[in-house]
Amino acid sequence: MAVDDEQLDRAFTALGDPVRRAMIARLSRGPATVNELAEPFPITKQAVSRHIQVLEAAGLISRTRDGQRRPCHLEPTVLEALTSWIDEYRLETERRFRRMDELLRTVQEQEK
Amino acid sequence: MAVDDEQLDRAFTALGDPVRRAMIARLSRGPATVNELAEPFPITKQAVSRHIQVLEAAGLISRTRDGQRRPCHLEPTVLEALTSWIDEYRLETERRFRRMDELLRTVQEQEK
DNA sequence: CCCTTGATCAACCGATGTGTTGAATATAGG
DNA sequence: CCTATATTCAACACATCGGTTGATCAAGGG
Repeated sequence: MAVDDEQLDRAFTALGDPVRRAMIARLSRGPATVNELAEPFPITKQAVSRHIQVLEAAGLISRTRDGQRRPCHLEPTVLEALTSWIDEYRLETERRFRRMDELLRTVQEQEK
Repeated sequence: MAVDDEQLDRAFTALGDPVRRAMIARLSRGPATVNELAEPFPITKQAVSRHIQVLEAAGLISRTRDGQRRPCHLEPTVLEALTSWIDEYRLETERRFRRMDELLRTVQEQEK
């Protein structure tokens, strides 16, 4: 579960592309081959193949073998690491906002 | 709260850089100016200024004015949209995994 | 054993990203 | 008013990204 800084780099940038995000969405419903993943997009299979390599290098998907096919499987672990990273700072910020509100209300109380 | 596809592009790629992630971490503890944000990094203020512009364009931070300073504030809204996006597909995948386990166990049961 | 299919590799191209330096702008403050 | 400080703009260099085409590799099926 140890996701280092470079892993976060790769995972976040991997998700910063609409084609790759659509692939993630597709794979959440089940495994798919390169050809299946390529179908919705007006780009070459080679380009799709490289998007897949990016997702794999980011640890977001894994691949198995089925004859001449190489099905892709979504790996939820790194996705969870991303939400953990985000939530740490989002929640800290929201806590800070609440403390500010609290303080503001206290000051207003004393001004009366 | 409507975060479109291009907004997701900008936000995810913005987080795909270690400098910008460190800035987010810093800003979760409170507002900071360009100079304060630049301090930990061995790069020029101009480079920092542009990282900040990237974060702002992604909707991850906002900026106010305090004299000649332009303090940055972390905006949790888009962060939350990112976790929502991720969790949708992560949870779907985990549900699917559980159904698979269930099915596998049923088959094994019948083989006895 | 060929030939088709699935997938990848290699080389190339244009666009974008990230850094630099140097100049410019704006506000603070004596 | 003049100068220092905070920030940004402009132009440039270099690397990476995302796409292409053409060749190659690997597995299956007649």
